[in-house]
Amino acid sequence: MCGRYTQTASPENLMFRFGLTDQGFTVQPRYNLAPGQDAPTVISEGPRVLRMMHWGLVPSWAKDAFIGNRMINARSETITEKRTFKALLDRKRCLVLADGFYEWQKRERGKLPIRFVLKDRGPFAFAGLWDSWRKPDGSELQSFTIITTGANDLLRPVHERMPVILDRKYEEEWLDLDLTNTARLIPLLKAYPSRDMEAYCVSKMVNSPTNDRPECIQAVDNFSVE
DNA sequence: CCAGACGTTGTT
DNA sequence: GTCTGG
DNA sequence: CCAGACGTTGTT
DNA sequence: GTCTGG
Repeated sequence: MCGRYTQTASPENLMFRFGLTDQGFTVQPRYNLAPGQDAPTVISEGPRVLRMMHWGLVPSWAKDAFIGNRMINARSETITEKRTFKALLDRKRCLVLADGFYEWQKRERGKLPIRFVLKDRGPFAFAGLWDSWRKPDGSELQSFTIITTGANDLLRPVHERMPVILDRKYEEEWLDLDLTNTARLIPLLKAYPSRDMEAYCVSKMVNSPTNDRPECIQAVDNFSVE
């Protein structure tokens, strides 16, 4: 699954990497991004635009926002069967911008946090779905969920599931609202290849979501990831 | 037809 | 144990 | 995901 | 809103 991640790339870097056309947005580097917080996403409105959205999907029909606590992920295997997600697959797809994510491995001594990144250390996009919910005060809450799949070889010793990182060449297709045959999108939701990823142990400082500092992504000496 | 759910993960 | 908040 | 709270009444 | 269960 995916319950914590990082997005440390600069706005300039993100504009270049994701072909954004909007100017002047601000994105703070995030070393410990947790559910319930606002995070940068990209959607297509013809041109691609950056949108800050709330992590934890609150569907349009929700009576209150609490459901978002339990909707931080969506299983790719059942995404066309589950009411809530199926409805969003047509026109509510987004890229969730990131450059790493954390998983906790259970050891005898407790849980050990591990950061996963691409070997090139560059930004990437999780496959996401989003929706808009009307708050009691009339304003709109835009929120998203991150799609998950079975773990690849690198993840498997740590955790059975992992977030879907879109192959770069499929990002355009994922955002394309003119694409009407959404069945074509399902094959894109695969585990990213292990050979293009790396993992390293980090400090337990990352356990608390209140710690959002560069030290969170520093490698620590520990037993090797196995 | 209406009522009620709508989700994931991990753990038991 | 379970839920909320971050 | 993890951390931290989880409750009422009455009084100050 | 949309689907499932009764």
